[in-house]
Amino acid sequence: MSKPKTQPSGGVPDTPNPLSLKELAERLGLSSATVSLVINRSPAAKSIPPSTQERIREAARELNYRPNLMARSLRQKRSFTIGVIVPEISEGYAALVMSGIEDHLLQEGYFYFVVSHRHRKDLIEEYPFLLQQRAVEGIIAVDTVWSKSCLLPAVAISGHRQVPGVTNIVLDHNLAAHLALEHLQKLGHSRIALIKGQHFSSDTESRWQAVLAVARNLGITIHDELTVQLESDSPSPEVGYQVTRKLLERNAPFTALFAFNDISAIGAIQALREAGKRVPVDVSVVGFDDIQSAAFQNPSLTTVRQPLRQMGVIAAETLLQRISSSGKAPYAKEIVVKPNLMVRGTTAKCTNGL
Amino acid sequence: MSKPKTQPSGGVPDTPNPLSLKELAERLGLSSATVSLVINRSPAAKSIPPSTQERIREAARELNYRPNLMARSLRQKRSFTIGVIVPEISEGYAALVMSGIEDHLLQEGYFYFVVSHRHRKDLIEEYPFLLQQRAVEGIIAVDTVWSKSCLLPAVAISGHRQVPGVTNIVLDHNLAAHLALEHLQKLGHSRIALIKGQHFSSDTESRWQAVLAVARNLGITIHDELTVQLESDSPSPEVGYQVTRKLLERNAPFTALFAFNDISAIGAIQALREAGKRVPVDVSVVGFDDIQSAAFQNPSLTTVRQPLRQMGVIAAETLLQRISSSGKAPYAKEIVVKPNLMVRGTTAKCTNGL
DNA sequence: TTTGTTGAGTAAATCGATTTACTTCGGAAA
DNA sequence: TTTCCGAAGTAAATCGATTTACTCAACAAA
Repeated sequence: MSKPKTQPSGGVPDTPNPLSLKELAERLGLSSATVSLVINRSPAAKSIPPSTQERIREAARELNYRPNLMARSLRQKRSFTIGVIVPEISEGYAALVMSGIEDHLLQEGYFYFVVSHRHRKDLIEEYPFLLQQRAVEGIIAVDTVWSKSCLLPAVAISGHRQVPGVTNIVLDHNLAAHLALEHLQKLGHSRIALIKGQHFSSDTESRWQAVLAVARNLGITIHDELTVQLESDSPSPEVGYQVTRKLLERNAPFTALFAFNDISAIGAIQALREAGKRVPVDVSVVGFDDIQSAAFQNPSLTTVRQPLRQMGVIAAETLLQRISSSGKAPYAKEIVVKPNLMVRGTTAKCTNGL
Repeated sequence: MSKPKTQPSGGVPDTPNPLSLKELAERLGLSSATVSLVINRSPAAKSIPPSTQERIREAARELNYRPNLMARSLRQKRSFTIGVIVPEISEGYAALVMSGIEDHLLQEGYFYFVVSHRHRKDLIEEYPFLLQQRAVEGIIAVDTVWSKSCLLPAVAISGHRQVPGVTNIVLDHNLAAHLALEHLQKLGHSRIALIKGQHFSSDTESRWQAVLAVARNLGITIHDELTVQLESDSPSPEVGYQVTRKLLERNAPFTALFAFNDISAIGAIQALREAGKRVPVDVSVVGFDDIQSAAFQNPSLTTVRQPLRQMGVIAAETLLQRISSSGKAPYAKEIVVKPNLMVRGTTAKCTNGL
């Protein structure tokens, strides 16, 4: 990139006066204790007459008094901050969840730190500690395989291990698999290829088990030679593209493909096309997640929708509840959310019956 | 969604011992002052013999001592935290920038708060204050029109106003416009439709001016009837879809379209297709940004690439430099970054010469 | 008159680390 | 024998708010 264009002298205007409680109290001719009690509407302020209370509030407004949150946190041992751990920020899944988390947290006066581990084991281990050191009051882990139990209240989105202290928010994978496979079956597909998730994704195993169970139920045969697994940890469709090419090389016929997520479905479609297969005429494709761009693919992507934003909101709600009950109340170990099938343009009737 | 599945009693295991400096010092039979000096490798610790120093460090490791960062921050008036303001946490623009920001900040031991304002004026005003109250040491604003100068060092990505105290990181819009328009011109296009950005986007005005200037230079005529402007603040391609339909209704012929961003380009392509126009055979489309899904559209999207991740990194670097010089050193008012043209599948030779 | 009670507030401890200005001791220089 | 210096540390103030346990006066009840 290019160099700075201008370099005028001088820095930022000096901050004037972060007015302290003590100074405010002095201006008022009162003790800081009194002022603190009134400003915080503490029950102990009941003996302060309304006139004085109003005088204090008026002055605080007037002089634009803002309590120093570090001092307050130090004393109260509350930070009103939580930590969010995601694999990757720049990806549809995490972004949607985070926007739900943010919505609820900020409403409640909480802020949050975000850290992304990009699937590095050491970071997954380390970040909860760093966050704890930063005095967060709780942690939300998104799509992160996480085994250590930590001392703070925690919520895992798509966590599947049972870890003490962690509330899992999970999709009903049986329903998800049922929606997708039944949809394909009704369209006449029977040779269905499958893209499994990466081993590091926390949904991979339970989704796979659900697919196997549902397929059995519906009388669909899962063929090994029609199954591939994502491997690279890149967040791009490239990964789905690669495994689909591998799949095509096997020369085993299939008329439908159920991908682990939308990103890989998008890559898969590209690979199918390059191999001369039209979507959905020759091959129907079902994605998973319903990230924002799914509806705007061409053709638009049929996919199993996870209510990602809502899962974020639920995670934040649950965590704040657990924080305010300060670990004394019992808490839910698992909250199940339901998927929807979004039927769009990448699935169609099976024409070349196999 | 459904209710909690299980509700076993009991909360989180109690935290054992957030060991304080004082306790550590007592165990060692030393004063907390000594321990603090040694642990922080303060120059004042030079008179403490190496043997004692090692003893202290050993004990700290052993007992897993972690300084309370609130206490430290309170005393030192440093939080090692910065605030990031974005319009929206979505895949696309902000997410890419954030991943660059995060990369650099965490390397340097900083954490960050994210807030998104969804273009609400009141939030844009309020958040810098809230962040300041949270003791952030600096602010990065992404694609946010921001006029108030704030007391902290600040960096604006795609900020265009000259605000005291703010370093602007901006794209070379003239080059960007040149890359796109020249590319289309060389392909033989002369009737080029344009989608302007929303009025609230900080890039809109300077990009538009650049487009006008470059068009004049290249001898391309900008037709009013071929120009539309995005309006809704939704982050979905829907917005581009809508304005493109409006554009088509005017019945003014065009063979190319240059969109304000990839998201709107994707929506535009959908609208074009519905109107029976093939991309790129009948209409060439150029997007802007090169978000992750651009390369995986069908056909893949030709677009002007902003180095978004890198802009995030630069923003973080610049901000940390400014923080460590504590506003005394002069600072860059503007840093210009260069776009690239990613030629992909949505542009082609103009066939029906107009 | 003594004892309570309430109203209106305040002093001081506390949260946990940082940091400046000492102290104390042993040995060397004068 | 002073005097001075450096080594090895320490006491105490400080950051800014919160919170508990008072104080002090005025008035009421007994």
